[in-house]
Amino acid sequence: MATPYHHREIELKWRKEWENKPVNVDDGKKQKYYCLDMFPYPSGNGLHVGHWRGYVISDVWSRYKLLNGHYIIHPMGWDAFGLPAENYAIKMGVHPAKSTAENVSNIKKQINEIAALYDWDMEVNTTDPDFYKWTQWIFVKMFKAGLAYEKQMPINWCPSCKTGLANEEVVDGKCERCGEEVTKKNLKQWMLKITEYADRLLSDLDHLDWPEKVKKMQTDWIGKSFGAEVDFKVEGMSDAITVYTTRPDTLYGATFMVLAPEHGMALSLATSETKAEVEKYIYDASMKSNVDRLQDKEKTGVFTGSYATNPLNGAKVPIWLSDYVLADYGTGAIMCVPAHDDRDFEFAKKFNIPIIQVIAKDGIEIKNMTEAYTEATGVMINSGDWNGLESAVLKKEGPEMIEKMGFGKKTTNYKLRDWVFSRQRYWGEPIPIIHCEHCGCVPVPEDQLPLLLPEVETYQPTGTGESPLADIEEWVNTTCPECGAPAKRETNTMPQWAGSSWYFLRYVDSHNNEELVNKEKAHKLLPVDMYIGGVEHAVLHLLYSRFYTKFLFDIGVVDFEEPFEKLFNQGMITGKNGIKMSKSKGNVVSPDDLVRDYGCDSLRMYELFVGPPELDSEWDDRGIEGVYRFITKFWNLAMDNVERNVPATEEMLRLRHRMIHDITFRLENFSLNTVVSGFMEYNNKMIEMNKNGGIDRETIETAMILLAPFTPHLSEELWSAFGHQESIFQNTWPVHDEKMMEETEKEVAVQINGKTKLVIKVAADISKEDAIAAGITALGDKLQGDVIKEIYVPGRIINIVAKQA
RNA sequence: GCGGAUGUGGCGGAACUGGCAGACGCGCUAGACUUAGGAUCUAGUGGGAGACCGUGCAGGUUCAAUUCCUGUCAUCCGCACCA
Repeated sequence: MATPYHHREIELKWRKEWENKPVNVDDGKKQKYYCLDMFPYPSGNGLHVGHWRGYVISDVWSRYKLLNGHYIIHPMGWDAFGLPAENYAIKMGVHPAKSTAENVSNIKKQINEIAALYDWDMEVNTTDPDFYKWTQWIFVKMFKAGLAYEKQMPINWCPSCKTGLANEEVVDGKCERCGEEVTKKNLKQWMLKITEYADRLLSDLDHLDWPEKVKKMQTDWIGKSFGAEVDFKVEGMSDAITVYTTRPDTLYGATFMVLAPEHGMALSLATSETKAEVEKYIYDASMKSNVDRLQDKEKTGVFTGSYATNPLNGAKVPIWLSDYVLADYGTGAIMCVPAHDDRDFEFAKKFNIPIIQVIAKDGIEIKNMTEAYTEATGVMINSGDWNGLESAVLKKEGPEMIEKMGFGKKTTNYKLRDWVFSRQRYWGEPIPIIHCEHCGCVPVPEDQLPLLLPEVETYQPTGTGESPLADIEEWVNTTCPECGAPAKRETNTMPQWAGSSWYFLRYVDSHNNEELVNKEKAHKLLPVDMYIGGVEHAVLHLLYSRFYTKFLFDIGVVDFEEPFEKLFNQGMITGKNGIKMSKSKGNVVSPDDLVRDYGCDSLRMYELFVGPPELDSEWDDRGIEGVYRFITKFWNLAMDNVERNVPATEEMLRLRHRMIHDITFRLENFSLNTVVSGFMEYNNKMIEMNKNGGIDRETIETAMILLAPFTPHLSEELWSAFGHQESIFQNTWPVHDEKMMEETEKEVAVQINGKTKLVIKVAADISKEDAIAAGITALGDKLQGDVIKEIYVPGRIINIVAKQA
């Protein structure tokens, strides 16, 4: 009699229906809500259940917002340039453009199985010339603004990927992409002056609704510190060495100085006796890779033979070279206070340099320091007229004092470095610059963009530091747009991050040939309200995107400074024992079979049910049975009442309003796994109630609407079975009524000394005295000794505190 | 080394501002219906015979602690000579 649940039929039917009559339309009146997924790179491996999770989370959220009356911007696109796509193409022996197109079409098919609200009219692909025209345009604008510049410098080089890397792409001295140990290579590189935005990138984090973890990672990456630059005169030389310190309070304790081996003055400080040794040290340091340099626990160094003068007390301090000082941070030179810095202490011990304590730890001077005292807490000693001052105060006010005394200045430093933007690879946006002998670097005129990536026979990386594009003479040789003389094109390409740093802006106007994005559309539809993706981009993509957006704000393209108002990082879905899903591990679970056997709705729900969305979860296929049973049971329950018209009892009303309240509350808190368990609980209760002759239609319909973001096909089908012509998504999200949730009777635990002995039912509005009396009566003989305290927590606990006689 | 997160049955996980620990689901056990069932339904399922014991471990605060405090261990993640 009752229609059984056939997920396949239903899902196909509604997929078609929604295509003909979209449920998410901009009527010009609704408030927009932009919910964005981090767009995928179209790999040949296709999607696994882990990819689904993020897309399901964002779609559930989008549909929830849709039911709350918003017009949803929920686009999808392809991050198709870059190493993964190119490596895949090389491996398969096909042109990356071809393999990319194939992969996009496959993955698109798989993504459509999620039945998300994606608006494919907005689709973008970073390798599409109509798209990368604007990626290049941004670069030209940055060049004109002085933010893109060329520099010859030793950069991070991955010998396996055969390309230069940005600092952000080096993890533990290894390539973020392939795990190969990163070496150094001296190359002429395009750089982006992200450091110019360091302060804004830091301070604007405050206002963002992002996970604290990600904010902290960006804060640490930017690494702002306050301190002073201090000039130390070198004996017998006119030049001074400037050091950077965050601890000006310890200046009296500086007993030596150390310069990075790459420091400009390193060689000139050597005396005739030390010259050979100094030269050798500098050479050795230059040969060390990042990894070697990090792993050398033991400090090394060489004395230059020269001395400098401590500007504060005139003390003569020896000048050393050591690779524990970084050339590209601060001034590349430091003053060393071994008593109050671990590294300086270690160095001083090894090379027998005096250690002078200048901060009294716990008010005392230590005879033989066995370790540095690094805290700025305590009173100054051995510090001339600073004696007796608080170290913490001096640390803060020192920079200004030094500036007034005329041998230094107050400064700020950042760990953030400029962004190495050139890649020596084929599959990327050509950098639109022409090198002219007379005019220098000239950007390709904006009206000539896009500068197309030329066809090439071999797109394998050369490994020489030159891009494969350098081989194409007819492309490289061109004329200067300024003077018309013969000139050469830049042959490096942009990193993968170039397109992904701004793609989210393009979605809302993806077919615009005149502008990156129309101003009105940008104003109306941007920025992104909710951004969902993995935490692995915490400092890469997310920092770059913020930088790009700020730049585009500065040149008037957009009217906001931050691209992503709210960020959610979903946890990873792993295989058994928390092992990351990968082809080589053979533990990849494909969604395809699960969709076929259980349906899209079941898989959507199970993706959420596996665990809290922000944590990693182990995948277990068996669990999907549970949600499938739930869906079937709800279907049967609804179908059982499709012909009935049962009046709502108080119990039903209470259930309905509690259900609305609980589901909404959990959804708002992004506790999506408990939303699912909540549905199961209420469904079980409804099934019990239904045994007494049915449930009122409105309660069941309410459940359908609440379920709609999770199981859109099921809800839509049942909604229509209940006789509704319009889509279920035409509804607005149900609102609960607090009064309807209240019960007249409550179950209360009765405890003796905090231990539950039994449970009784009392009236919800019972007085404390009556509740306690009822509790004591119920306890009877169990209660012995003198009652010394009675506690009643309304509706929850009666606790009788008794003392044994 | 520094910073952060996590730790609860056989498993995934619940528990809002301290208030009946183990919701919900998987798995398992028994039974029912079946020719059969890996379908469905019903009952049970932290440990212990028991009073009781149980949320990584050891303390503390409280009438009451998974929740708060102190210490400690383990796992995972991020940063790592940034002066």
